[in-house]
Amino acid sequence: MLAHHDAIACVRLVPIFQQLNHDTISAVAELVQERHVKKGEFVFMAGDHADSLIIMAHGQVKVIQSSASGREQMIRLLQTGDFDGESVLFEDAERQTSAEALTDTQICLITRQDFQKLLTQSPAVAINMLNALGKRVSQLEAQAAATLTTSVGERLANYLVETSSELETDDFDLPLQKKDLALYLGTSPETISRKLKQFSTDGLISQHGRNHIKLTDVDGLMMVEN
Amino acid sequence: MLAHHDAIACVRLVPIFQQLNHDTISAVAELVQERHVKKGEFVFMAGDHADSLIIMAHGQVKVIQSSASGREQMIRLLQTGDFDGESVLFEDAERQTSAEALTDTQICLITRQDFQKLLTQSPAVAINMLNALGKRVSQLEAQAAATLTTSVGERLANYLVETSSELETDDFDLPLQKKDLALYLGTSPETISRKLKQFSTDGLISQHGRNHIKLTDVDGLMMVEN
DNA sequence: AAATGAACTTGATTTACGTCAAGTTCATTT
DNA sequence: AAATGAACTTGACGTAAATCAAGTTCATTT
Repeated sequence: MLAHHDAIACVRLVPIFQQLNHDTISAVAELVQERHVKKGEFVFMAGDHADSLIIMAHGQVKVIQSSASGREQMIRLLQTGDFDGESVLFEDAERQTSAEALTDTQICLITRQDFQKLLTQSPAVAINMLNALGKRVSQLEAQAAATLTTSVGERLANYLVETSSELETDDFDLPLQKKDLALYLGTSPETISRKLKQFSTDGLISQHGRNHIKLTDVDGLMMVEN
Repeated sequence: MLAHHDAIACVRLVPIFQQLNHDTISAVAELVQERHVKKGEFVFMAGDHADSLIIMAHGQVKVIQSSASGREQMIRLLQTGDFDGESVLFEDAERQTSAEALTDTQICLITRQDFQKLLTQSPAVAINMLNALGKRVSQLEAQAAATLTTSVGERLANYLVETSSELETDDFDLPLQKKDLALYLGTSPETISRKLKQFSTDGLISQHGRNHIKLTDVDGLMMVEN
């Protein structure tokens, strides 16, 4: 168990708990469980009973879905402030996805029961959550439209730019395999390899090795059209 | 202006106002504006000031986005119970999209101010809204994954099956142009034409003319793989 | 330090689907 | 009812990117 002030510090990191008064933050801190997950460990696995909302306090987590045919698909990369398990709010079900920590990670856990209680007690939290979900919907809609209308090169460039902008540190070092990146962007590892090589040739990125991409010209990447 | 009991009837149709007590429903009905929109008319247009959440009480509405290059893209087909404008919750902006009624349509309107007030007063509404948004997120995530991994034929078949299941009436008669369908599914009208012809040959649909597709073998459509 | 295998690169080949083009059908207007 | 034009169909062709295949690099294990 945590010291209370540690829990408060964790809660403060989370966007949906921002701009609350002190009493509410204390109340939230009472309900939140903090957990550390080391690089390579799983935050949760498919089949687990899904009874908690998970909020990223720090780190990077890869959410993957294993299809019936045994193939893995990366669904999402969780960064600080993101949350996962909104379906927990309305469904008592098993997790469909697994989540693996790519870096040492700190998360906040809150159970469905506690979260629902919190929502009824604190309208401010509900509104923050609605805002967050609304933004996620907008983002997904934009992404869906982009997926349908743009080339692999554009999508990759966009992804790199977006992900780097969400990152806390300056030196962009994406701990993802090309395989994951490929499946996330709806392409193949071979194509990722070729496109990154091309970006490298064009001077947009300085290097890309195993789990490592270093950006040099973000503005240039933003203009990639093929 | 509406008679109060008409407003209540309208409110009852809307999923996010379900399972509320009578007092709350009355309160909601006070805030809601009802509007009828005839086939072919616009519910809203890009550039309008976006200050209301729109909830579909009855009918079908096509949401389109006109890109800078002048091309139109269908973003979404709104059916009964769907709502649009969740971004209204957190942004005071102009509408980016236009919405055209494909059938005679009945909608509920509620302003941002009123809705935010409602949220703070009635946690039940907030939770319903969170559920609805959570479901929409899940749906969009599933759609994004499908878009990336499936062929046009599969996507089209899936879309027909899903849309028909959401429809109230039995006889499926989709009032969409092939152009819209094409842009929504990320393909071209020509390809839609060819795929529908193939479905027709395979006995999965009985006919498809201008704004008209009639399904015969939904189970068969669900199995389409190419 | 050698060995093993996963991750990655690079090239050759194939294919689904977009684009262009030339009709045809159908609804609306006059 | 004739005329106009948008929606649609069908065929021919081109291309981005998937797939297949054969190496090469690198990290982990022994």
